[in-house]
Amino acid sequence: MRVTKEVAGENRRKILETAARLFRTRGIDNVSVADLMKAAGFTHGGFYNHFESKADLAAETVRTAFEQLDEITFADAASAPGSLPLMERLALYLSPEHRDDPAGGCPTASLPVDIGRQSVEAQQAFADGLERYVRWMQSADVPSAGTREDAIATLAHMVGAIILSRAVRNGSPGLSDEILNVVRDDRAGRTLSPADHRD
Amino acid sequence: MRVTKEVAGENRRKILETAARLFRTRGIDNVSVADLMKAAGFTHGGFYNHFESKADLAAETVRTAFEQLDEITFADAASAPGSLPLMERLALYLSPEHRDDPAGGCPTASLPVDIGRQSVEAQQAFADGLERYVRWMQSADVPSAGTREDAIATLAHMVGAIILSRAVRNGSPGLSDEILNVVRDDRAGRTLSPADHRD
DNA sequence: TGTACATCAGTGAACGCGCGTTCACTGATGTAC
DNA sequence: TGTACATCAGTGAACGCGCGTTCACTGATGTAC
Repeated sequence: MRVTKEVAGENRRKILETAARLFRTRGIDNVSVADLMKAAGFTHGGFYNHFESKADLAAETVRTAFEQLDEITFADAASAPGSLPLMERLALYLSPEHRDDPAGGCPTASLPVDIGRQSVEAQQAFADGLERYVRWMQSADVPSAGTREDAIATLAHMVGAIILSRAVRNGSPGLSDEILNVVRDDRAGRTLSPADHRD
Repeated sequence: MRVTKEVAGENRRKILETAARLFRTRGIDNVSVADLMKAAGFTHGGFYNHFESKADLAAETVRTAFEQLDEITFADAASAPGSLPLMERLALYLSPEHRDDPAGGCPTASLPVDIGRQSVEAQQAFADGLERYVRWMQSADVPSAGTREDAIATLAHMVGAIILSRAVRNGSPGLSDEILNVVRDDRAGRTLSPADHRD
């Protein structure tokens, strides 16, 4: 049964947002088209009315995941720039809550390994999202905007910590927590005294 | 045709080492049993003479990958402790060569995301390997052994940098190189003045 | 505004394919005498 | 040491299954008059 253009657009959006969540949790290759469509509330056949292929979906989903990041994470800073000090952002990013909720968390930490096995288009979408994230981190640094180098170093540190803490969460819960705590403290000390490393 | 026990053992080892390389490059779920056995020089049916299942293989392969790390990376330090200063190890780890050779590189950087989707056994093997790696890094720090905190923070930083630089290698080669260089300099500055972050 | 028809989002069965795994078979190895 | 037989590593065809994708179909929507 045909559906209004407006509803069709909403459905497409719903598929993308569902994919963004499922892909971050289970990995792109471990979510089938049928899984995805069922989770979004449809039957699998209709998928190809919205997307050319699963590879095409993957590229669009990367964009969607970074847009959600814009809305969620960046919104605060946009409405009240600099309102969230680096220390607090570090604590939020490197929290057990973020570690245990990849579906709602940072795509930079959940998609990077999968993305290398996807199309060049998807890889470029990821690179674009990462570049935007770096620029946002740089401008959001308080009290004044930090350097691009600090932003990149901080992001790599947070991503490494989250990925490792997720990897050992079941195998060694203590080490998992330890990684988060150690990196939070290390990074906070590092970034609050940025002049020190130009010896 | 039956084969001597010795040869059978060598063949099993060959399968594991081939798996360790392929899994790091293409991901565990993207290497089929048939792929693996062909790459190791056998037909696929014989796989089950050596392993109970692919999941069983995955757990053993994680151990093998960390053993290879022992032999390759740790060997230098074992024969001549402290011979490789942190700065040089950072430069090696965060080099384009390491980024472009996951098959021969650090399993900590290539397997963590995959491992979360494997059996608890595989996850524990990964956690064990990571813990051993942390201890080795701590003891290998020059001039004197560093703290456990520094070892964990440094490892998370290196892993995050390699993973992100691999993820954007095709999408944005410049950013890929930039990440490696920035983190190398940031970490070198950070770890060479460890007293600074206890404000 | 009302009617007739084309469009197309969504449905669900079906496709070919590659996956992990099983199995009957082969023949050299290992073992009992 | 030599012979007879059981063992089992390796082979390759076959299995059931889930995957991405296709397709005929439905019926409400969009459009032409």
